[in-house]
Amino acid sequence: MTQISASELEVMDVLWARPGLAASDVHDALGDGRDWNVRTVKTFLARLVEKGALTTVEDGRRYLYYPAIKEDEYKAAAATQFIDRVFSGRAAPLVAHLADSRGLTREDIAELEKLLGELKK
Amino acid sequence: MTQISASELEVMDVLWARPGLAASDVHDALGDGRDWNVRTVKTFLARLVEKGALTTVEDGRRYLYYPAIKEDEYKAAAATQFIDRVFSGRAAPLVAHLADSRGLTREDIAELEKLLGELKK
DNA sequence: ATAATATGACCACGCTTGTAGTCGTACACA
DNA sequence: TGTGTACGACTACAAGCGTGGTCATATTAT
Repeated sequence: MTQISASELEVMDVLWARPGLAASDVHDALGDGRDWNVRTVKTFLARLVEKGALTTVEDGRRYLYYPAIKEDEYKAAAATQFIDRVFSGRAAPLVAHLADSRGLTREDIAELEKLLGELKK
Repeated sequence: MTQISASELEVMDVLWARPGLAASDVHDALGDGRDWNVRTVKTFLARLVEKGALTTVEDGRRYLYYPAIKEDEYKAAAATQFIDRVFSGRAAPLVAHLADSRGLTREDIAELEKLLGELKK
């Protein structure tokens, strides 16, 4: 599982939300703030295909791109990996840091409590 | 704030735990599993100094290395950045993923509950 | 005193990433 | 029917990263 870079991940996010877009559609969908050249986006798409994160389906003389890996699975793995790297595998300190530095919202806290309730059962 | 790579972070972890080591001490301290060549470790140290993450103090004909950034602050920032990149800034889904994929330990859960209790006050 | 060793300074090299450019061709409009 | 435009294929190129080599010199061990 080769690494997906931050930029590539933005592209994946677009395609997880709307699978089956063509390159120019992905470019458009990124739009706001992200003003990459279309060719830059195509480079990311090509690299993601190489990496096995996307597959293509021909549609006339262009390709439609589909995620080849599941968003949930990828993100869960990324989270685990991050926590291993930065927090020696312990999740609690991470949450503590978040609480400290960025302030979890009241909603976050409520959501986490619900989660913990379920986990305890 | 230039980026600190995963390998460099391992070096920082050693020096956060025991500031003021020389290059060869850092090499020794990494020991287990990490069998980088001493020169590799030195490259990381030099790059970390360049990046402003470490400072040096001369000690005879060698350097002692000290963290120039605080562990807590760095890790809090890294956590925030990670969550922004991968989870669109929402912390709760991250914890949900962890729960799912890796299973928080009973202790983690207890610790998180205590944390949430404090946050709610 | 001489040889092995440790240390910092500088260099190397291939891979990844960000950021596109060029080329050949197919389609679309005038 | 020619001309611009959209698309994929291939190419480029500098910075960052993982990994370590070379060189000059200083220290230590014999």
